[in-house]
Amino acid sequence: MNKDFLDEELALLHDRICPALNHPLRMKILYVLKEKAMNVGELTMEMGIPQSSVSRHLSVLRERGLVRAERQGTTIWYTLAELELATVIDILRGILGRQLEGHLDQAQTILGIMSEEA
Amino acid sequence: MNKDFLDEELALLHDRICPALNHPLRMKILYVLKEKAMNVGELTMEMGIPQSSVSRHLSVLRERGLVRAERQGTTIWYTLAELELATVIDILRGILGRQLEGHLDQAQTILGIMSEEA
DNA sequence: GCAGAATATTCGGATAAACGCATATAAGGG
DNA sequence: CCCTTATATGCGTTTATCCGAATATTCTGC
Repeated sequence: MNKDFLDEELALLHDRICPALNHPLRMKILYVLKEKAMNVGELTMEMGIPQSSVSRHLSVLRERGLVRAERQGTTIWYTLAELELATVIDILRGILGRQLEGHLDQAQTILGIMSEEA
Repeated sequence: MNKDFLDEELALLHDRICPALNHPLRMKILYVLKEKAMNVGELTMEMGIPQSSVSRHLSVLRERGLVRAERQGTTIWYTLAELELATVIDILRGILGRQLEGHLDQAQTILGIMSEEA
């Protein structure tokens, strides 16, 4: 594989895909949309942050084609356009989980978080 | 699943795992280490950036347990500690690839981005 | 214990995100 | 038309991240 191609693909990845994973609230939006379509009001409830923030995070995802927006009258329904993003988050959670099991010193701090999964 | 637990897990994910994916050079390091262990000098060659930058990116990954550092005399060999990170990058590349094929309207915008390099 | 090689860290400055508030746009119903 | 509901955006500020150059640390062989 050509070295410059890889560099460019990674740059593109960094611009267009990675921002989705690069903020806890955006990850949460993706994760929540995995279950069902939601409108901005519902998401705002779910997330517990100002509506303008939700809207801005949605725009980050929407501009990159990672969620889909469909207008129905005055409300707009959002769906997860790239289902694999949820898979990615699951993999990352798995890595985190294994790390927390492994290093017992750190695990102790964080045990509360893990126990909900069992 | 408790809502606060998810929030906290995502915060942890954002602090401890996501930074690995949040920089093209770090993604490249992970991707290159997937193939074989390398020392800092080799990585510096491979990446074409100053050694101090490579070292700082490595520290980001090392502090989070995502790469493993093993000293052998004066040189330090790095290996990929979480193989699934390479899987994640592959998935993200897949998403990107499909986006570039699929949406022709957006593709047009992006083609410019791609061609300026060609 | 000194010289040299390999790697890590400190530092100041530049760039980019994120935030919240206020406001703008868009659609529907009277 | 005007009012209300739903969603998006402009703006100024704060906060975080990156960078390269220089310097510090760690190890080896002599």
